Amino acid sequence: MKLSKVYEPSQYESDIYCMWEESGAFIAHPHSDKPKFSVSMPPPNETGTLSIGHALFLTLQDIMVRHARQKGKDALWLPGTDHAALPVNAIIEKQLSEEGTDKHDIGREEFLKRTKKFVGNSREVMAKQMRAMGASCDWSRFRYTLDDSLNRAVNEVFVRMYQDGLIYRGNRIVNWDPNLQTTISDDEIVYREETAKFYTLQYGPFKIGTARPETKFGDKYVVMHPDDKRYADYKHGDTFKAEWINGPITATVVKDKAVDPEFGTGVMTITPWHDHTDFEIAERHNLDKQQIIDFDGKLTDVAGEFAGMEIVEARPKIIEKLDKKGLLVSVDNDYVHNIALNDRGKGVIEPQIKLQWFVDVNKPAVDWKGQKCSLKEVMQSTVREGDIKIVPKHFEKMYFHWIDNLRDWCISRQIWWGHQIPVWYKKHETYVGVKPPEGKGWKRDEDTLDTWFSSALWTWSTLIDPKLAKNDSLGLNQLLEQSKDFQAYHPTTVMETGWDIIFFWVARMILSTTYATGQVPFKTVYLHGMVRAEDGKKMSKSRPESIIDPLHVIPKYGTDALRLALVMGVSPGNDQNWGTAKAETNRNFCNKLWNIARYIESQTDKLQPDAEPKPQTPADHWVLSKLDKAIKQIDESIENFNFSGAYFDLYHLIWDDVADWYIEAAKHNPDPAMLSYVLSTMLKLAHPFAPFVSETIWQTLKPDSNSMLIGEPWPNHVKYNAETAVEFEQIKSIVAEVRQIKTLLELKGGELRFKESKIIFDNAEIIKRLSRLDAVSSVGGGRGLMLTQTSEQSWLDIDKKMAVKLSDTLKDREKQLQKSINHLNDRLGNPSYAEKAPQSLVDETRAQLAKAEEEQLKVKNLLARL
RNA sequence: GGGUGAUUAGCUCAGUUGGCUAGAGCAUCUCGUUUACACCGAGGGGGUCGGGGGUUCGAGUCCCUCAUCACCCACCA
Repeated sequence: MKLSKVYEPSQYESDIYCMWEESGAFIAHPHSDKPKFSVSMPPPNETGTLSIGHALFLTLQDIMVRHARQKGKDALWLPGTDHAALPVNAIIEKQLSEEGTDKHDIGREEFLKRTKKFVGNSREVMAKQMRAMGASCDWSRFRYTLDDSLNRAVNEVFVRMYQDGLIYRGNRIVNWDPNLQTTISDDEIVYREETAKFYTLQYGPFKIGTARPETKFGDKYVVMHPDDKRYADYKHGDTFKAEWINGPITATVVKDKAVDPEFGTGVMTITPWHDHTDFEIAERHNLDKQQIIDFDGKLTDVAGEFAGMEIVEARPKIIEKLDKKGLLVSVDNDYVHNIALNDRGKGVIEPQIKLQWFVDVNKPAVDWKGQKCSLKEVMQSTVREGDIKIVPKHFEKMYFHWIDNLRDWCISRQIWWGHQIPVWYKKHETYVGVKPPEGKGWKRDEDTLDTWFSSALWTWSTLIDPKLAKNDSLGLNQLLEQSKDFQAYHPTTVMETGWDIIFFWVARMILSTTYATGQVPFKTVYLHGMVRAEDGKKMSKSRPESIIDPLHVIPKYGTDALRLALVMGVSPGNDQNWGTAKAETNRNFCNKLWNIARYIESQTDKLQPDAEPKPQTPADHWVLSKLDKAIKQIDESIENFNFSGAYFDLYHLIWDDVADWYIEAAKHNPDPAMLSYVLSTMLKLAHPFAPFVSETIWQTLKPDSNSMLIGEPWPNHVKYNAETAVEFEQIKSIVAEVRQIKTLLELKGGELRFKESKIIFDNAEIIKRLSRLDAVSSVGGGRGLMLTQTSEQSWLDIDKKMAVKLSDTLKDREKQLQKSINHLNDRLGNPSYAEKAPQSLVDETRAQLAKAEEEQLKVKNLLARL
């Protein structure tokens, strides 16, 4: 097969992927004695299609996994998807409402059926997209967060936590979304700044401020800071009568430090049912709590004549009434405050008191390294003690800060899509178990668990053998002990994910996994940044043009170009902007590699990757030295998660060293064996980054019919003669200087003369070719323009008249050299430099000085003769 | 209010424990269609590394401080 002139990715990509997949190259082998390398793919939500952000994580993980395989490891990359309870639920409910019905009409069973159909479609699309990205994950181990075996794990953990007293049910204030009719966790809240009216109301002898008069009906406590001198006359527990919205009330004075004396009048009334801070104050002082707003967002009977009204409708009317009663003191129209919204669906959050399930993060009930710790303490310990490394490191601070402020985790959700809570009730009895209780009359808890409760188990629940999970006689520990994948691949090697879900997911995996398995979920967390639109702004659905769909990029530029663009110039944790210019650059790079292969194909029709290279010329030794260095550097960079650094080295190795120098030099007298070696090494190095083009080339030139690049080992170090390699550096600098002079003088052809130079003599043809000279010839004595940047004696045959044109350039060069010489002299003249700097550096500086002085002398002589 | 990150060429960004005259890609200018590649080659221009201090023989890199931008956390009635 012949390589076509231009690389057209779409012609090859899907065939190549099929070939890999069918060959079993992606499949992990827990029984093999190779060292293990395992990565759990963060399961994308089954809500539609993959974004460019998914393309980024697929690329980075694929690079690590392919590299690990090449390094002789048994690599498991376990793919999967997430049921994404809240977003999916929201989508289905929206569909239902568009059809003029709702979930209660159709019932739980029908609702779940419908949902399953939706996510099923979505899963197929997403798996196709992952394949299109070249993701070399083990499809035979594909998992879904609602799989039976994962459900088993969820129930086991819930039950055990309940038995350990880590899970409890209680009336607590929760974030209630009246739109979606469910609670959400603190982390799912987003805030939006809004300008609203701020009312000051007369409340007995006090003036109180509020932006929410509709919550004030039941207010019968007035709170102030205990040290506030303005209110020293009022004692904690004092009562007074006051006229209020719906008639006279009796109010009680409460002193609490939660009140900020600087804000407003320093006095406030509280609504414990609908505010976190007020709830805490009420708990501290054992105060009454009363519901003012119901779960649909309407006012309750407490509101009297306003009962049943929506908040927006009631607010102005309440103010009107207060005003008539003379209780409205003032209105500030420019009050700026934040309102809480549900991140999913953007419904306004109304805090409510509800009976919910919580995970206690402070109770010391976890055995960790021989001590009883709280979940919080274990989470802190794993990172502090280095059991888990976070890359980049600065996210550790964010992580610790989050844990410090962590409250008990509300895990129950009032939606139907998800893992139903394994709790049953009968009158006053409660049963908690993996299996339903015996006997009649039990009713299961209607709620489901927070999606993150099941995602938190992902690194290991996916490794439980699904067959074993069906066996109810086994406990969780036995399931783990007998699951071969768990034994082989847990803890996983790396968790690669976005920093935006460090709290949602990463922290919770650490929490649940340490508790349930006694192991950390992963040894290293690598956090990548977000892919943003070209203008640096977030891609968002409100600006559809800002969203980049990987499936639109791939046909135009190729998957490899997309992958390389996502890796190029990106550092851990930093966001990147997506621009098509990057895709173009990297498409060109793929084409470069392709064309190198085309040239080499013209010299040899088969690669011999295992043949020891036999370098002859300085160019051979030099290119081997470059390859050797690149093998080491790229390897190290990938292992240190420096993906852009690895690609930088690869890019310049292939484009600069091999294409621009080695191949051009080799054309003089091509050595098929050397070219074959150089190409196969480059393909191996390129493979993790650009798997498709590298494999396509390999398949064309492969040594035998079964060979696949994906199964080739990472290249070994190569032997070369360093001194011979350096000779080529001399050749390069001669060529560079000749090219420079020729361009400046607009010279065509020309002759280079040399005296007593073995290097030039041996490589005359190469120098002639690369510098596009007419001749390179040996002479007895110098004539023409002397080259200054090489120690070889050589002259470009130019008459004096032409050389004069160079005088300005030479003068500049002379000045530059003088500056450099002064600089180096200063440095060496400083006694503490010689004393304190390492010897090798001092030697290097001396050598530089000598070189600069030699060149300066030559330049001066030249100038003198012009 | 608390915290983190960023600030390097016209643009987008690398720069690993401090150590050659600070780099890349794109853009720009000059020349060039020589059979691997115009998705190309050769050469050039362009930066007092956000400002100011400090530590050091030596600072883009470490410390302090200020400024601007981005983000995270908390959230005040």
